[in-house]
Amino acid sequence: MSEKSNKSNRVSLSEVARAAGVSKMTASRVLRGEGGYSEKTRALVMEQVDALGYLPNRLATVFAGDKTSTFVGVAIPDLGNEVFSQVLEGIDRKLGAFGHQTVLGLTQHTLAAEEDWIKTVLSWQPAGLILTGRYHSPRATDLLRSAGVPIVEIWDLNSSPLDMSVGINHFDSGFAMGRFLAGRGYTRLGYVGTSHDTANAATTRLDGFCRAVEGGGGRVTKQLCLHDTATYYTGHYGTEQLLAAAPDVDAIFYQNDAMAFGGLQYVSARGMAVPGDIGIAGWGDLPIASVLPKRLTSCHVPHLRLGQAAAEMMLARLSNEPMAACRDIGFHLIPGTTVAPER
Amino acid sequence: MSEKSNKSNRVSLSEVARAAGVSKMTASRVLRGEGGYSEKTRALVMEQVDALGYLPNRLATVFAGDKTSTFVGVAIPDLGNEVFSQVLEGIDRKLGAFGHQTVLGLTQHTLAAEEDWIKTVLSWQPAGLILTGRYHSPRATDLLRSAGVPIVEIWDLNSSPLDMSVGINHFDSGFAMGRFLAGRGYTRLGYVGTSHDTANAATTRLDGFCRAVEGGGGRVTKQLCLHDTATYYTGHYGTEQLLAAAPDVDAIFYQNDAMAFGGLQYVSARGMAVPGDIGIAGWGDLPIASVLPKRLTSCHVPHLRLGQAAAEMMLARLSNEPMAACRDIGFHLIPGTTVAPER
DNA sequence: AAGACGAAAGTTACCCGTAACGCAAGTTTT
DNA sequence: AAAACTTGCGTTACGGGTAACTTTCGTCTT
Repeated sequence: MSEKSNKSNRVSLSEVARAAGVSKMTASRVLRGEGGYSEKTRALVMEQVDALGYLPNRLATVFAGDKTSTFVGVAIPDLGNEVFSQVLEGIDRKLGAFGHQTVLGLTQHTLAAEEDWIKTVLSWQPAGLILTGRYHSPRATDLLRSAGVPIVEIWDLNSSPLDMSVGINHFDSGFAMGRFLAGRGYTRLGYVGTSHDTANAATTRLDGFCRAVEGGGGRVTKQLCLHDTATYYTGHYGTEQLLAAAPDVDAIFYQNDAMAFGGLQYVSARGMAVPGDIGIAGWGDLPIASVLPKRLTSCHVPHLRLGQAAAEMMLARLSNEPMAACRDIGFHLIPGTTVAPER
Repeated sequence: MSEKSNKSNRVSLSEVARAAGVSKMTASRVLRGEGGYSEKTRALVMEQVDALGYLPNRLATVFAGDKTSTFVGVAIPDLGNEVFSQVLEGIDRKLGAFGHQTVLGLTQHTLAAEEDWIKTVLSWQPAGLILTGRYHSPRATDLLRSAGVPIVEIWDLNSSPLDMSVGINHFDSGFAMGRFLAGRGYTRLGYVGTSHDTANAATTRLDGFCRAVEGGGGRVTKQLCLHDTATYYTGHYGTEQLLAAAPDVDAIFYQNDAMAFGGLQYVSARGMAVPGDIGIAGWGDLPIASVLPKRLTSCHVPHLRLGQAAAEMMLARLSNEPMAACRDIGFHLIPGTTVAPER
């Protein structure tokens, strides 16, 4: 068989044009609906498009014009943490509605993985990039600067972003929680979270928390940063470790609600009353909090909206609409009932 | 400024070559390391690559050769359901480790959205596609058949797949749970899940469940399919609705563990004992189950491994390694303690 | 020293669309 | 009726790489 050596034997525009008895250019015009052809010609071309099952090759389109692709690279640390899967969902829904595609990158909280991913994704001529966090490797920063594509740094609000930024001030949110717990009379605080090689938002949050607690006369007795993902079981065994090392803590602040829930289960199983014997505070206000018997003390962050906002900023930039380079999406503290009531 | 009108003013291979004083072809050879150049030339070229910050344009490479890209399109219903975010994580990690990129598509459980997404992604010449579910629109099926790229249908095991398939038999898993609950003496069963316009795996599971229950002499008194996402709160209010409509059910089977947990919280809040007053069974064995005081009756499915397996099949096909077209990843029932003990 | 050979590098054509321009009919203007 | 447009379509060139082929040049053989 002397097939066309055409890759993956897909039908090209030339073949459609030949079959319809017109030039490639005319067929192109018809498909783009930009006018300059008769109704008769249009019908002829479209007939062949259907008959041959023609699918345009967008690679060629991007390549041809001075256009960029419709890809948007989105780098997220991991999907095990519900916080990020919600952000990703917000981003992809919004981008998808405007004809863009998400190219996913899971950076596993390492700058090296992020750098590799950036290099690869940039080679695909994306329309833009959305990155989690404000910290990038020096080489990555160079690449991003010279890439000439819109970039949104999300999650950790960056007042002097590479290009654009949307998120919250994590220091402030940690600080708010610290002051709140101090105000409720706690003085020997514990923290359970996860740690990674790189500085990240959770670390910043912890800094804010410590500052506030110390300012309020208390002390963060024990900080536990586990090398694991921030989920239920980590919170559970982290609490066990923390209480073993510092049995006198009177309240624990967790990296997120999933971990806090794991901790809640641990202390309950041990027969401790919440908030009677110990206070529990989470972060993020994740869906699970909506069905617990006690309202989990937490900090609400609109994850889905954060993702959408990031996508909106990207889209605005791509269509040259004016918009602010920085957007604080805000948070608010949820007092809840897993800490001591107001005095 | 008379800049090169080069899109996004990125450096091209020709510019590197010119700067190095060699031909484009030689520079190309150096970059691909395929030999046919001297060490001196290699050094010259690489020096310019660094100096100019050259990033290859992979679009052009794919376009040029008869190669396909390194993109793999991955369609997932939604990310709110932890089940799918785990599968996605498994896929992306494995693909990423082998130099491929995930192009995400959230289909929101509709075939129309899936079809649109397929059309778009195919136009980018992906290396392959991974789709959730065995049901696709007729037009989508045509497109997929003639696309000539590897396709893995995941989640719902399909013994006559378009190309390849990996997942579990949902009918069987529902059946196993039905028989299990019937065996524990339950006769008036309820089901709480979500529904969508299209047939899906959860529906198949429910079918299997009903069949087994009826075979065991019981009856599925009430099935509730909410138009919502399958998460905690849906399980919570779904249970309220179900118990209002059918107060005499003696056990409830949920679409997944998150919903089951929501239900568990609802019945507990209402003062009902589990399993004393009512039995609760989930599905999926999600991370949250690991920290609950009672072991949730559920069905374990290795979500992460399922994703990895899908990626492995894709990679094997792409490198022409032999492998089975169908892979049953298996499940196993977790008896747990939220249903009546064995008699 | 002529011929054979291999290594290193250059040339040409092509992938699939689109921009820019050209040109031949038909239509309107003056 | 000639000039000036308009409409509909074709031609050419191009983008950034790579396959396939060709050329150049130094080295080894005999």
